[in-house]
Amino acid sequence: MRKPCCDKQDTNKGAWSKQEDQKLIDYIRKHGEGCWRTLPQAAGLLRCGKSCRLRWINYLRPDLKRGNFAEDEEDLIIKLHALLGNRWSLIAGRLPGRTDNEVKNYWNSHLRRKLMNMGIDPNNHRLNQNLPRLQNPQDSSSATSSASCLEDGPSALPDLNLDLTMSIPSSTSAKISPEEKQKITESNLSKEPEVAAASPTLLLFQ
DNA sequence: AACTCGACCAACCGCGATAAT
DNA sequence: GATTATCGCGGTTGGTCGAGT
Repeated sequence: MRKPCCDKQDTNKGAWSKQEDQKLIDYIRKHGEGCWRTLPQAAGLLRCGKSCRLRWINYLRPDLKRGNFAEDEEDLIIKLHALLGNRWSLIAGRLPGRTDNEVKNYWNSHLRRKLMNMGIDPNNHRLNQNLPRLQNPQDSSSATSSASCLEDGPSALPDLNLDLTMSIPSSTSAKISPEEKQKITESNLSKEPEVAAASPTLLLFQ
């Protein structure tokens, strides 16, 4: 059986103190990231490695962009979620200075609701027939046809020109298999303008 | 002023993937 | 090839805070 990642009885849990943060920052500045298993002891922290890694990645990293999401960031998250689903690390990898946790939280607290208010099912990005549509009330035909726009799988998605193959997220982001990479590449290559025009979220946020 | 409720977000947990042995 | 150790991801939880009553 897998051993626990750390000896739980000897580790702190919960919110990080300023001193703990400083210790972690100092240690990583000196020695760099990595080897999270041994880091806590080496840095003099009573935390498990996992906790240190999370704290650094989600909060302490100097390149993090804190604060509200810009409108273009929102749009990008929605588009990427339509393409990738809940692959938060991949999505975050396309948003400089944002973490997967931050993107995930923002999606769950803001964007899901926003889509639902627009009558779009946030799970599959299809127009929800039961909800009122707030967008393009005069264009009922595109709304109807859009309900099936994702049924053909990723290859039916419009060309988002997101260049996902050129910049696979860095060490802090998700791993992506060659098959997935291929899939994404194919979806970028398949140019289906008429299908693209029928995609609810992708249409609304163009 | 006290209470309730919902939103937000940091942190934890479980597990799959991968590397090392 | 099997086993073990570690990393990293995604789902979930729990604490805090502000608005409403």
